[in-house]
Amino acid sequence: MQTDKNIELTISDGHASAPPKAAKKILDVAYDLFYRRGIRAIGVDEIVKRAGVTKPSLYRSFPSKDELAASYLRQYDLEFWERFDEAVDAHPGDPRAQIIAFLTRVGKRTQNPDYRGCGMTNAAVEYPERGHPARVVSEDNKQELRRRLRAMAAAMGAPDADTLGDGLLLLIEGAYISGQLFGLGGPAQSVARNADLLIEASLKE
Amino acid sequence: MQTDKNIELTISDGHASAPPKAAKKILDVAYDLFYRRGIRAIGVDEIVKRAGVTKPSLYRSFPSKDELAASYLRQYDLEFWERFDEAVDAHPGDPRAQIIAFLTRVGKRTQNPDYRGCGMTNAAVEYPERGHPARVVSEDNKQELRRRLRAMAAAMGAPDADTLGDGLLLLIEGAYISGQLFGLGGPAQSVARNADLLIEASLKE
DNA sequence: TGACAATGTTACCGATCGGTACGTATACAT
DNA sequence: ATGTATACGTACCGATCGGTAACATTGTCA
Repeated sequence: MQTDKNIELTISDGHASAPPKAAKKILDVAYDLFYRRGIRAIGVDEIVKRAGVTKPSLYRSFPSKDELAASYLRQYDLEFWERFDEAVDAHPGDPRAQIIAFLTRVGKRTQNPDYRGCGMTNAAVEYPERGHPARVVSEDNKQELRRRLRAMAAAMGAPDADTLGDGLLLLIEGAYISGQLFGLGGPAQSVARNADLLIEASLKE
Repeated sequence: MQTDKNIELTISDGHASAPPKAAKKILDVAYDLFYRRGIRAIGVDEIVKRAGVTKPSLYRSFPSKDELAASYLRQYDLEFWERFDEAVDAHPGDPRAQIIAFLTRVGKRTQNPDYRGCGMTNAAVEYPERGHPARVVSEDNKQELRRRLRAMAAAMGAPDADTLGDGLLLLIEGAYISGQLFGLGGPAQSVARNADLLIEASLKE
């Protein structure tokens, strides 16, 4: 229920007081393990072992494993929007090009042999219980993504912008899942192409 | 590694010898719990408790929890193709109508408040390790789905049938995930509409 | 009645789960 | 130097994990 201790590492790190060094290592390791192998599959013992710290150190920085998972997803959220906005900023005023740029990069990433999809999506699958700390972060991220996609669809001038925005979201989520289900050469590599076709059809409608 | 004991319940059940009654109850309960709450989230103790049997009974019918999970998915596979072929059979010779019929039903199911997506997809997310018994069943199912979607896209006369088939797969997977991520009114309800738009654009290409 | 197969009962295994009580080391300010 | 606060380590907790050994009970068919 506390949100005090672990926010330090987002604001500190750089200037004067540099105490929470263990917390950063823990979060880094947890990020990697949670993403690659799943949250439920990883125990706190393995995290502290790989981080070179001890268990009490983890529980001094994070109130529980569930909250550590939520912190991992908050970090994921930050980096996700960095990637997203990178594509957006590359094509100012051209939402269609922004989407395609983003999806082209997603399509490429899915062809990485150890691609593991979207950490947000995976966490929501792992934790179907409503209100779970990790799921809350995931749901918020997806709500915001939906909002932005619909806004971009509207900016494209689509007659039914909400449907197009949702269609793009479906393609994106499909790419995340297919990327980790099929190996190389999976359906996810065509996500940008399919999105372009869908946009084309939706604008002409 | 064995596939002997638990296949009985697919062939027996009805005539003379009706011994493996416990196995069926166990699989039924496991099916429900695994699907609704996830495989990793459910322990064997809870399964046997809800099934009204004891742990040794479970391990007489299934060599391990992982194999029980695989059996659950094999059952899921059967029922999945029943639903799929139902939509196919409803529109003989019209692959486009078949797809739309299937996706209309998927879109409706996703609006069920306790919809939990596709058991296959969820299992693959829960078990990223290649070769895991549950994941193997899931991957086989998805490979076959991809094959059939591409074949249907070809039958529609799409110039780039593989891309359209993959695009439909992305929309389907996206619907599975979005259906459990967003509650009512989520993007998954527009999956049939978006698929229709994508087909339209792909045929005209 | 006898034999066999399926299930149930009880008790247990080692390993791991998430989490904590408590003592120790280090740094810094007075 | 000494107090004080903070970070860390050792050792441990009860609960649950997946899985099993050994034996009693049941129902069915010959």
